[in-house]
Amino acid sequence: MEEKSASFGFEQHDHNLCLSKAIQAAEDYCTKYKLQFTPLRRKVLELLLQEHRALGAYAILDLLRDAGFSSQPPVAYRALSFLVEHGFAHKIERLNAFVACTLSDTSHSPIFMICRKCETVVEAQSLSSNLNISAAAKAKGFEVEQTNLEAKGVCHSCVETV
Amino acid sequence: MEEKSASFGFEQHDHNLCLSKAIQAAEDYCTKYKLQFTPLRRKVLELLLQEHRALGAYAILDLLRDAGFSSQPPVAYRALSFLVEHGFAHKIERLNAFVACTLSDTSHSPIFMICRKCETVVEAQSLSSNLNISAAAKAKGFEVEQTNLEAKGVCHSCVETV
DNA sequence: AAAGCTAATGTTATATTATTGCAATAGAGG
DNA sequence: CCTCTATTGCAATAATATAACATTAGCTTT
Repeated sequence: MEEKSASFGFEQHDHNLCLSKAIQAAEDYCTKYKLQFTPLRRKVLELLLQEHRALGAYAILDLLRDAGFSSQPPVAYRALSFLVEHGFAHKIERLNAFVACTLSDTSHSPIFMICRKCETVVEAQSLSSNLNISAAAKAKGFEVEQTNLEAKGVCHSCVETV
Repeated sequence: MEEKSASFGFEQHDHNLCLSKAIQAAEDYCTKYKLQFTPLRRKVLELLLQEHRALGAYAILDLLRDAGFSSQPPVAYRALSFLVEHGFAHKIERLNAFVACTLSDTSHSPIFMICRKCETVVEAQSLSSNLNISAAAKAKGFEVEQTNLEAKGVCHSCVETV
């Protein structure tokens, strides 16, 4: 049952466990806030959790078809927008694609590290950086509501393989 | 000739001057590095400079048509990619749109503040934030090559108008 | 100037990403 | 069980972006 092969956070981890925990957390959150964690929404989140890469809406659509769901674009986009809205997933703007959220606490300002070789996306919590941003913004009278930092680069594994 | 009405950096400024300076700087840069600052490329940069908002490729295309250029998508995309590649403009990923660069030094890691009401985009230089990011990334073995921070919020003027 | 080269632009077609509007259905709450 | 609302299914289309190839403009070499 145990499987410690997948790379995450550029480190080894038990991916099955990470998936089931995330699903459980989403389920609990939805119960608490009376949101409908429908089969479709669950399935889309599972698909995202199976990867630590960003999946495009149409890639998800293909996987949904295989799973017996309708494969019209709005099906994927609606599920994704639910997941993003409630913090279970994020959109990676520069890839026009989506990743499951890997940090439990909501309302964070994530940093995404996107490997341009293997397309792995790792999410990190922003540190003091946001304070600087807010300060710089405040100086110009701008009220920051949400920030999104996408860093392109090369991950651990891909650096080695040149 | 002088006109100090437009808002920039959420402050008043002489927009004509800011436009002509930026064009001159681009011209100088292209001369220096033997790049062709063609009429089309100049026109697209001018169009971007006339706004402090992000313009989509198809909006630019419409304006190009008015100016007598071809209005097929590749025309705009190619000019834009030239401008982005050489640091004269940036792509705002969350808007799928483009803004003229307003900071003279190249190879910076920009922060964009995007007003969700008036769609004004203001560019700021990143402060120490990037250092934090690089540190966090390094800890995970990730080599950051490029970062892009887009902050959504409400600008000075729009805060007042509720 | 002619021939040959390279970079830029023009043109056609098409790929990719995303939304609108409306019909059918399932789930929550009385 | 019935009603109401949220969700899903479906068809059409909008918006964003690129590929492939032809043409033109500007240089370079002869």
